[in-house]
Amino acid sequence: MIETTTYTISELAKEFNVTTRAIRFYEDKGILSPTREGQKRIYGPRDRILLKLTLRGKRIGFTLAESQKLFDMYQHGEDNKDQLNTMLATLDEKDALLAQQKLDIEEMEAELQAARERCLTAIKKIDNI
Amino acid sequence: MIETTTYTISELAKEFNVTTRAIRFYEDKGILSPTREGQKRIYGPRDRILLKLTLRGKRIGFTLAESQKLFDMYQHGEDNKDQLNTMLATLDEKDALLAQQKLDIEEMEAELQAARERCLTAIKKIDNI
DNA sequence: GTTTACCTTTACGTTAACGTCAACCCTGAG
DNA sequence: CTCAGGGTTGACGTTAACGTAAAGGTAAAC
Repeated sequence: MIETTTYTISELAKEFNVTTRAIRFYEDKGILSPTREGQKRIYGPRDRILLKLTLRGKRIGFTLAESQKLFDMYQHGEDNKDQLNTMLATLDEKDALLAQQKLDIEEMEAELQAARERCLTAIKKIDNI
Repeated sequence: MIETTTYTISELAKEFNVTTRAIRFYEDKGILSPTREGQKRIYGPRDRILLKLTLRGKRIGFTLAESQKLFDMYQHGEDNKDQLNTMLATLDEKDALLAQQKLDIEEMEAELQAARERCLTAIKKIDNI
């Protein structure tokens, strides 16, 4: 007998701090595919992970379509060599973007730090007058 | 006599690989403020830097409004302590986001790597058949 | 003088990712 | 029974960041 954890839509919404509307929207886009119990949506562990990955992707600038494409390739590509190669290319592309983003973040951090110091200096100056 | 480098809109567009439309749009949003020569826009070094920062910001998910706000505070806040403190708070907030993004990127990289390996294994399997 | 190559403004169109009703069903508590 | 607290399906609204004509000005090149 296989017991598997399930979640309601509002449980997932609370856990990941998104609205139920967003979750339904992701289903619409083909990212999630909950089963039904009556007409209520029931989410399994797989949906939970996909949601998590999707949100993580979003935070680093992936569009929903991009995430969905990745998931899709990951699932249905095991037997098609062209698909697999396309996926490899996509992965490399994403990797390159991430590398660029890391650079951008580091430079941005440096600038924020510089801005912070200018701020502090200016405040000190004001306090001393 | 002060000679200062200037750029036309298409020079900047080419250098940063954006459209002239985008550059004009940024002006509309108050990010850039080129001078005019006749009715043509002339951009100085300051505009060039602001554009660069804006695009970098974009790549890591800043909205134009956010970038603009930062630039604005950076320029006109030197004498207002409240402004400076607001800016410090904003900087901290942005820093926290960047930290989260770094984590996200690293986890995403790990997953891309795993996906890549699964891909390669699958391709090998196909080739061996 | 007329192409060519830029530049300009004005303004409507587009896409992504939901927000925000409205109108409805179900279910357990009181 | 009714009512609060879930859930559901439309379907229209919204914001950001430009894209995409349309319609025209200017200046050097041929």
